[in-house]
Amino acid sequence: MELYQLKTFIKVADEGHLTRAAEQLFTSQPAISAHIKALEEELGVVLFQRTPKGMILTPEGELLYKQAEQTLEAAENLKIQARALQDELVGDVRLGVHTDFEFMRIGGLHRRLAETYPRVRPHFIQSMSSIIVPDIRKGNLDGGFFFGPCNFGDLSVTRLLDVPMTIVAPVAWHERIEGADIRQLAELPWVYTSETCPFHAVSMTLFENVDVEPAKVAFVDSEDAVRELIRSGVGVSLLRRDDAQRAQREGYGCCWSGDTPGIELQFAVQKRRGSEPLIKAVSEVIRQVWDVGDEALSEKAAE
Amino acid sequence: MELYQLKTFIKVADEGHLTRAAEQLFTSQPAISAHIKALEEELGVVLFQRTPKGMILTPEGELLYKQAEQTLEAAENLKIQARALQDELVGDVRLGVHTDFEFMRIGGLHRRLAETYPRVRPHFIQSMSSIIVPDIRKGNLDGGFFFGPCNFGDLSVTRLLDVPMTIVAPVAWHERIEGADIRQLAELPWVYTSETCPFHAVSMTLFENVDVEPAKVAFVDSEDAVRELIRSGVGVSLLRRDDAQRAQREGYGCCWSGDTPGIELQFAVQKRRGSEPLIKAVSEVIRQVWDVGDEALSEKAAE
DNA sequence: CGGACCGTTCAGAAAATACGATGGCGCCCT
DNA sequence: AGGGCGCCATCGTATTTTCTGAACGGTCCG
Repeated sequence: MELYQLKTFIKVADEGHLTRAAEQLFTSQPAISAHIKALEEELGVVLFQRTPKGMILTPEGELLYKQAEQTLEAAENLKIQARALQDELVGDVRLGVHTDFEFMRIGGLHRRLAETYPRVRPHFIQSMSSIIVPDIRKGNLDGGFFFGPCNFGDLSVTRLLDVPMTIVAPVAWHERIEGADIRQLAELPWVYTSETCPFHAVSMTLFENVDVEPAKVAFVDSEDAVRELIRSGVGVSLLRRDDAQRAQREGYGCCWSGDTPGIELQFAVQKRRGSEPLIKAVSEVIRQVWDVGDEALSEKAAE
Repeated sequence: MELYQLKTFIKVADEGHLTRAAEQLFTSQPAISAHIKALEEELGVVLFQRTPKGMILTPEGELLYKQAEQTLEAAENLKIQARALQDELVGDVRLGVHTDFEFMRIGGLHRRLAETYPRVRPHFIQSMSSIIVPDIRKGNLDGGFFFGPCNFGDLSVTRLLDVPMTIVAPVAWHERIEGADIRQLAELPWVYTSETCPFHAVSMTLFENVDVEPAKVAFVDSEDAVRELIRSGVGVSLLRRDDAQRAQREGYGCCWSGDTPGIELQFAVQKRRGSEPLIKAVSEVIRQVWDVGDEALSEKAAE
């Protein structure tokens, strides 16, 4: 049983004549006669009563007509959907997100994606910069955000924002950091991040011209943890400036007023997948959300 | 797009390999490779991602998979219904009924038909003997009941019952028919049926040996009308014995006690359609309901 | 670096399908 | 009543489609 036979069945039933059906199907009368015959033999059911005036559906044919119609309709739906998919981007995209969703404008990104590409389903996976980058390279993620520089040649990286950082101390240490210089800060107990964390590199830069090695009283991996330890009065640390200001506003941290190096917010995808329509489209939407153009797309050489 | 391509599509998607799908479909691997290729080209959509390990559905393929499945399912339903129809009688049957449904056991007939052949839909069409017979011959009816003999060679007739008749007079004429002979009855005013009505023939038989021509004060066509005219005191007439007795019970008629010829209740179908399964089945059920065998099937010669 | 898998492509073979002609059957019109 | 017409079934041939087996290119793994 094949669809062309069902099409013939329906057409013959509608027209009541093999001859007329043949004309409308742009084929010969014996051809469609054969279609009907083959169908009847395969189904074991006489579909038409042959009369000198044409073909009349038998009661059995009448019942099967509906089923044949449904089958053709289902096939037609498939074609229609296929046609729709031709001009429509479809698929799941897994994006690594390394810090809070609000700062990362995930809401806006999601809304914009849904408007432009309704059949694209983004997955936002909370992770850490140090894990996101290798996950992108391994293909576990289709793309991802992270802090800090990146010089893997197989990644296509977009700089989205320069994120200012600020040194924050527990409120109790207010007078100890007021007007302090970098050397005095280094003598305070520090909450550090692990070496894989991009904040670590910023801290290193901070103290590169200071001969005092800061006292590292704790190592943590997330900004949440840093905030929490500052709040508990454990030590001084680096936070995003907006985070730092909020800490001060909410009364559990005080900001150091001196200059602090910033960090880059970046977005990366695999360079060799950059031509995939889905990857290209999502990257473009992200650039729109962060209001940066293609010029922000830096591609370093070397592995 | 053909069903065999969709079957291949589903199988390849399920197995993830052209090779394995080919084995299960009892064909060669290049063959199903061609199926997929043709499908993809016709739909304008890449269904699978080719990898060294096999075939993986693309997101587009994933969406179309469901549609393909539905199409195949619809086709499968068609086959299933066709198989069911092979052993099941289907169709509409138009039966002419010439008198009241209760007497004709239409309820029992319907119940029995529905039990034995649930997909057969009987139509019971109220009509008159004189119309039913030609309607059967013309094909307007598939079969029908009627009173009286029938000698059309193209009909296959079954005698179902010998229906006794009784002469009934208005109650007021009680003493005029008590003990009357046929000659005296003939002198009363008669309610007659038209010549086409089989009751007419019975009346003729009744008076064939009497020299008095009965006074025909009214001609009607239905038993209902006959009853009504008797009730109104218009004249004497013939009724089915059960009808007559009810008239007497209900006090609007009185029965003549003398012998009265009966009439045959018959059922007919076109002789040349007697081999149609539907006709054969319905005829058989009717014989069961009336508890007669094939021996009651009389087939006269001549037109 | 060679073998194991897997999918694609190709040319020839096989099968299915289409075509044109023919015939039978009922119907209509003369 | 008979010739013509419209309809479908059948048949042999022709065409198209589909299938097959072999060869090829790629990736992965030991």
